[in-house]
Amino acid sequence: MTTTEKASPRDRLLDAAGELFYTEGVSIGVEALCRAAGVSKRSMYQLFDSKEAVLAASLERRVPWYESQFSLPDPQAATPRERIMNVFEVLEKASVEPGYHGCPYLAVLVELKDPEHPAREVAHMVKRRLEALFRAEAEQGGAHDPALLARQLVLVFDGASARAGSGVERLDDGLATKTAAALLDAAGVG
Amino acid sequence: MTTTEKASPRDRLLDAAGELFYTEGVSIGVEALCRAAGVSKRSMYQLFDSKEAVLAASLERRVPWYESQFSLPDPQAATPRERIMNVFEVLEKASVEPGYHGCPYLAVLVELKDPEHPAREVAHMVKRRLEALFRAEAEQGGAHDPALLARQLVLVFDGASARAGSGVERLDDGLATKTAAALLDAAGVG
DNA sequence: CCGGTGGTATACCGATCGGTTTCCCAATCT
DNA sequence: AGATTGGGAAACCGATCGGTATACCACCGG
Repeated sequence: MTTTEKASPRDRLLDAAGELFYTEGVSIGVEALCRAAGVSKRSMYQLFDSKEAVLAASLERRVPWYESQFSLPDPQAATPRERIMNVFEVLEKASVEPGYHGCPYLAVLVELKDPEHPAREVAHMVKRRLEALFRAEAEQGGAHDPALLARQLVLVFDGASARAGSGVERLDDGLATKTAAALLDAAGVG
Repeated sequence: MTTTEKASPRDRLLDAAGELFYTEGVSIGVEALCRAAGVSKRSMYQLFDSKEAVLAASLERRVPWYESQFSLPDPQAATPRERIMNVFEVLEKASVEPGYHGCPYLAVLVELKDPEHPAREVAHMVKRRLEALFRAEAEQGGAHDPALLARQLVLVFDGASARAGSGVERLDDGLATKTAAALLDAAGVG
């Protein structure tokens, strides 16, 4: 039974929220959100406390998929450097796809000025985890200063995603990978 | 006479717009904007066509100051590398000041999804000019690939400003300058 | 003294904001 | 069959959105 079942109101809501917040920005209204999800406002407000909570939940639900994007099919068969470079290769590939508007977690951090917004916490966590991933690989790769290298790589990642997402830069000539490679070289990661 | 005169409605409007859009985001209302500026809505709408135009004009007016920030007191006395590094040193110093929320031009590019928004054009131009500045110095400094180096430096600049501005990263240990220096080294700029 | 002119204040417009509430239908359980 | 429940449709709340229009005031050159 459960296999053929239609998506639950909760799932439809989170799907629509993920898409609308990403393409239209965080100022999308509750009315439009519910209309797109095919869910009544009544149902939305008994599933979530507020519009903020919907945004936070929609960001959180996509975290596993977002992070799985960056891992190689067979991580064991690759070097730390290759695993790091893969992140930037994936970013460059994603950035040229139609409808790409940059990393949604960075966008939320920039758009939401309110430091108490629950969605900020989710976005912040995703960024901390990406840095941790870089740091672990940097250590394993023998970087001179793994913590510094990790922060540098996130800098490049976010800069590339913000600029490509807002349409002022193109990554399809390998800008991000070349920059990451230069930093890996400088840090002594072979 | 003109020295002691009170600021014109236009200037008060642009000042308030610059501050409010920066601290509260682009979704600040016309009502609040006019209240902060001490200007009636009527005056605003006969000085500007729309709220969009006010935002664009306020961004545009700050361009000369914004760019002058990055130039050394005596540019002649410095090398191309020093002039480039100075940009990142200024960024790092600005980023630790209270009320810093990142580069306003990058924030506008991220927040405004509408590609037709007049403020986007202003922000885009500022970014193009920063890249051009980097490229000119890169050429003069003998970089192997000046155009590539310039794009890499803007990547780092925007990544640093976005992350520092949203409070997830601190630049006060020289993260941005160290990253820029590594890219300059790799490009052969002495 | 009088006619502009540039400005503020304010009411108003229809639409939308986030959020609550009421009503009612259809599926489900016993 | 009858009772319970989930959820959609829609009215409603006060507030605010971007934008317009009316009314009044203070200064200006004649």
